[in-house]
Amino acid sequence: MRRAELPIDARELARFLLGTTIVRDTPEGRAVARIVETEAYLPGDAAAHSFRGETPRNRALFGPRGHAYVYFIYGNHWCFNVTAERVGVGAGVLVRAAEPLAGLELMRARRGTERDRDLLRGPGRLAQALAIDRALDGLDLCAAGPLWLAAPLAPARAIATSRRIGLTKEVERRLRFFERDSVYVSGPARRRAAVTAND
DNA sequence: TCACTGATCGTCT
DNA sequence: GACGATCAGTGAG
Repeated sequence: MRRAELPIDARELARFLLGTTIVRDTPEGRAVARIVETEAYLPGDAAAHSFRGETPRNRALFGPRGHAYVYFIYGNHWCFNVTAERVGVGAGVLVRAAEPLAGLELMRARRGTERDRDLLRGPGRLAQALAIDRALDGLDLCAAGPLWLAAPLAPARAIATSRRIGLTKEVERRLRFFERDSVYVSGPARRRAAVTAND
Protein backbone atom coordinates (compact mmCIF):
# COMPACT_ATOMS: atom_id res chain seq x y z
CA MET A 1 0.00 0.00 0.00
CA ARG A 2 1.37 3.38 -1.00
CA ARG A 3 1.15 6.21 1.53
CA ALA A 4 -0.42 8.46 -1.10
CA GLU A 5 -3.41 6.08 -1.24
CA LEU A 6 -4.15 6.44 2.48
CA PRO A 7 -6.73 9.08 3.41
CA ILE A 8 -5.24 11.83 5.58
CA ASP A 9 -8.38 12.22 7.70
CA ALA A 10 -8.48 9.69 10.56
CA ARG A 11 -12.19 8.97 10.18
CA GLU A 12 -11.81 8.34 6.46
CA LEU A 13 -8.79 6.18 7.11
CA ALA A 14 -10.78 4.05 9.56
CA ARG A 15 -13.30 3.24 6.82
CA PHE A 16 -10.65 2.86 4.17
CA LEU A 17 -8.78 0.24 6.18
CA LEU A 18 -11.76 -2.15 6.28
CA GLY A 19 -10.95 -4.96 3.87
CA THR A 20 -7.28 -4.01 3.77
CA THR A 21 -4.69 -6.76 4.11
CA ILE A 22 -2.19 -6.92 6.99
CA VAL A 23 0.96 -8.94 6.32
CA ARG A 24 3.17 -9.99 9.23
CA ASP A 25 6.54 -11.59 8.42
CA THR A 26 8.65 -13.22 11.13
CA PRO A 27 11.38 -15.90 11.06
CA GLU A 28 8.61 -18.43 11.84
CA GLY A 29 6.71 -17.52 8.70
CA ARG A 30 4.05 -15.23 7.28
CA ALA A 31 0.62 -14.44 8.72
CA VAL A 32 -1.98 -12.61 6.64
CA ALA A 33 -5.26 -11.07 7.78
CA ARG A 34 -8.07 -8.91 6.43
CA ILE A 35 -9.20 -5.96 8.58
CA VAL A 36 -12.92 -6.04 9.52
CA GLU A 37 -13.17 -3.58 12.45
CA THR A 38 -11.53 -0.23 13.24
CA GLU A 39 -11.97 2.81 15.48
CA ALA A 40 -10.94 6.37 14.66
CA TYR A 41 -9.25 8.60 17.24
CA LEU A 42 -9.41 12.15 15.96
CA PRO A 43 -7.50 15.38 16.59
CA GLY A 44 -8.99 17.11 19.65
CA ASP A 45 -10.68 13.85 20.73
CA ALA A 46 -10.60 13.52 24.54
CA ALA A 47 -10.57 9.72 24.19
CA ALA A 48 -7.43 9.76 22.03
CA HIS A 49 -3.97 9.11 23.47
CA SER A 50 -2.77 12.17 21.58
CA PHE A 51 -5.23 14.50 23.37
CA ARG A 52 -2.80 15.81 25.98
CA GLY A 53 0.04 16.32 23.58
CA GLU A 54 3.08 14.39 22.53
CA THR A 55 4.85 12.08 25.03
CA PRO A 56 7.43 9.32 24.54
CA ARG A 57 4.63 6.75 24.39
CA ASN A 58 2.41 8.39 21.77
CA ARG A 59 5.17 9.88 19.64
CA ALA A 60 4.24 7.82 16.57
CA LEU A 61 0.75 9.38 16.46
CA PHE A 62 2.35 12.74 15.71
CA GLY A 63 4.52 11.43 12.88
CA PRO A 64 3.64 10.77 9.25
CA ARG A 65 0.55 8.70 8.51
CA GLY A 66 0.72 5.02 7.61
CA HIS A 67 2.97 4.11 10.52
CA ALA A 68 2.34 1.75 13.45
CA TYR A 69 1.44 3.09 16.88
CA VAL A 70 1.64 0.20 19.33
CA TYR A 71 0.84 0.57 23.03
CA PHE A 72 0.52 -1.68 26.08
CA ILE A 73 -2.78 -1.74 27.97
CA TYR A 74 -4.30 -3.30 31.11
CA GLY A 75 -1.02 -4.93 32.09
CA ASN A 76 -1.52 -7.72 29.55
CA HIS A 77 -2.24 -6.60 26.04
CA TRP A 78 -0.85 -4.75 23.04
CA CYS A 79 -2.95 -2.66 20.68
CA PHE A 80 -2.09 -1.84 17.07
CA ASN A 81 -2.96 1.47 15.39
CA VAL A 82 -2.32 3.00 11.99
CA THR A 83 -1.32 6.65 12.27
CA ALA A 84 -3.32 9.32 10.41
CA GLU A 85 -3.32 13.04 9.61
CA ARG A 86 -0.36 15.29 8.84
CA VAL A 87 2.88 15.45 10.81
CA GLY A 88 2.40 17.17 14.16
CA VAL A 89 -1.38 16.69 14.37
CA GLY A 90 -1.71 13.45 16.40
CA ALA A 91 -4.42 10.97 15.34
CA GLY A 92 -4.79 7.34 14.45
CA VAL A 93 -6.97 4.30 13.81
CA LEU A 94 -7.15 1.36 16.22
CA VAL A 95 -7.33 -1.94 14.34
CA ARG A 96 -9.79 -3.93 16.46
CA ALA A 97 -10.39 -7.14 14.54
CA ALA A 98 -9.43 -9.04 11.40
CA GLU A 99 -10.22 -12.19 9.47
CA PRO A 100 -7.41 -14.76 9.30
CA LEU A 101 -6.37 -15.53 5.71
CA ALA A 102 -3.00 -17.31 5.89
CA GLY A 103 -0.53 -18.55 8.47
CA LEU A 104 -3.36 -19.89 10.61
CA GLU A 105 -1.18 -22.51 12.33
CA LEU A 106 1.22 -19.78 13.38
CA MET A 107 -1.61 -17.66 14.76
CA ARG A 108 -3.22 -20.63 16.55
CA ALA A 109 0.09 -21.37 18.25
CA ARG A 110 0.58 -17.75 19.32
CA ARG A 111 -2.96 -17.50 20.62
CA GLY A 112 -3.10 -20.93 22.19
CA THR A 113 -6.50 -21.70 20.68
CA GLU A 114 -7.94 -23.75 17.84
CA ARG A 115 -10.98 -21.53 17.54
CA ASP A 116 -10.24 -19.60 14.35
CA ARG A 117 -13.01 -17.11 14.96
CA ASP A 118 -11.16 -15.90 18.07
CA LEU A 119 -7.70 -15.60 16.55
CA LEU A 120 -7.97 -11.88 15.70
CA ARG A 121 -11.29 -10.88 17.29
CA GLY A 122 -10.42 -7.90 19.52
CA PRO A 123 -7.36 -5.63 19.58
CA GLY A 124 -5.42 -7.59 22.20
CA ARG A 125 -6.00 -10.91 20.46
CA LEU A 126 -5.08 -9.43 17.09
CA ALA A 127 -1.76 -8.17 18.41
CA GLN A 128 -1.03 -11.51 20.03
CA ALA A 129 -1.87 -13.51 16.89
CA LEU A 130 0.34 -11.28 14.76
CA ALA A 131 3.16 -11.04 17.33
CA ILE A 132 2.83 -7.27 17.49
CA ASP A 133 4.51 -5.54 20.43
CA ARG A 134 6.59 -2.50 21.32
CA ALA A 135 9.34 -3.54 18.90
CA LEU A 136 7.05 -2.56 16.01
CA ASP A 137 6.01 0.84 17.40
CA GLY A 138 6.76 3.56 14.86
CA LEU A 139 7.26 1.13 11.98
CA ASP A 140 6.43 2.34 8.46
CA LEU A 141 3.52 0.18 7.24
CA CYS A 142 3.94 1.42 3.67
CA ALA A 143 7.43 -0.01 3.30
CA ALA A 144 8.94 -3.48 3.03
CA GLY A 145 9.52 -4.89 6.52
CA PRO A 146 8.14 -7.16 9.27
CA LEU A 147 4.64 -5.66 9.13
CA TRP A 148 2.95 -3.90 6.23
CA LEU A 149 -0.39 -3.09 4.64
CA ALA A 150 -1.50 -4.35 1.22
CA ALA A 151 -4.48 -3.73 -1.03
CA PRO A 152 -7.69 -5.63 -0.17
CA LEU A 153 -7.87 -9.21 -1.51
CA ALA A 154 -11.64 -8.91 -1.14
CA PRO A 155 -13.14 -5.44 -0.73
CA ALA A 156 -15.21 -4.65 2.38
CA ARG A 157 -18.90 -5.53 2.16
CA ALA A 158 -21.62 -3.50 3.93
CA ILE A 159 -20.11 -1.24 6.61
CA ALA A 160 -21.80 -0.35 9.89
CA THR A 161 -20.90 2.14 12.63
CA SER A 162 -21.32 2.25 16.39
CA ARG A 163 -19.96 3.91 19.50
CA ARG A 164 -16.38 3.04 20.31
CA ILE A 165 -15.70 0.30 22.84
CA GLY A 166 -14.24 0.56 26.34
CA LEU A 167 -14.12 4.35 26.63
CA THR A 168 -15.15 6.73 29.42
CA LYS A 169 -14.77 9.93 27.39
CA GLU A 170 -16.43 10.98 24.14
CA VAL A 171 -18.53 7.84 24.47
CA GLU A 172 -21.35 8.95 22.21
CA ARG A 173 -19.33 9.49 19.05
CA ARG A 174 -19.90 6.87 16.35
CA LEU A 175 -16.32 6.31 15.34
CA ARG A 176 -16.25 2.52 15.25
CA PHE A 177 -16.50 0.98 11.79
CA PHE A 178 -16.98 -2.67 10.98
CA GLU A 179 -18.01 -5.06 8.28
CA ARG A 180 -21.64 -5.71 9.16
CA ASP A 181 -21.87 -9.41 8.39
CA SER A 182 -18.41 -10.55 9.44
CA VAL A 183 -18.19 -13.19 12.18
CA TYR A 184 -14.70 -11.91 13.00
CA VAL A 185 -15.93 -8.62 14.50
CA SER A 186 -15.45 -8.18 18.28
CA GLY A 187 -18.05 -7.66 20.97
CA PRO A 188 -21.41 -9.35 21.73
CA ALA A 189 -23.86 -9.98 18.90
CA ARG A 190 -26.12 -7.21 20.17
CA ARG A 191 -23.35 -4.67 19.73
CA ARG A 192 -22.53 -5.97 16.25
CA ALA A 193 -26.05 -5.12 15.10
CA ALA A 194 -25.63 -1.39 14.55
CA VAL A 195 -26.77 1.19 12.07
CA THR A 196 -25.49 0.80 8.53
CA ALA A 197 -23.33 3.75 7.67
CA ASN A 198 -24.09 6.01 4.75
CA ASP A 199 -22.18 9.17 5.59
C1' DT B 1 -24.59 -16.27 24.69
C1' DC B 2 -24.27 -12.73 28.11
C1' DA B 3 -22.77 -10.25 32.42
C1' DC B 4 -19.40 -9.92 35.70
C1' DT B 5 -14.78 -9.94 37.69
C1' DG B 6 -9.81 -10.32 38.62
C1' DA B 7 -5.30 -9.98 36.57
C1' DT B 8 -1.53 -6.97 35.66
C1' DC B 9 1.84 -3.01 34.71
C1' DG B 10 3.26 1.07 31.92
C1' DT B 11 2.23 5.84 31.81
C1' DC B 12 1.22 10.19 33.41
C1' DT B 13 -0.65 12.94 37.43
C1' DG C 1 -1.09 6.30 43.10
C1' DA C 2 -4.93 5.86 39.90
C1' DC C 3 -6.42 4.25 35.76
C1' DG C 4 -6.75 2.21 31.23
C1' DA C 5 -8.75 2.09 23.19
C1' DT C 6 -8.66 -5.81 27.16
C1' DC C 7 -9.15 -10.75 27.91
C1' DA C 8 -10.13 -15.37 29.90
C1' DG C 9 -12.70 -17.73 33.10
C1' DT C 10 -16.85 -18.41 35.52
C1' DG C 11 -21.65 -19.15 36.31
C1' DA C 12 -26.49 -18.34 35.02
C1' DG C 13 -30.16 -18.46 31.49
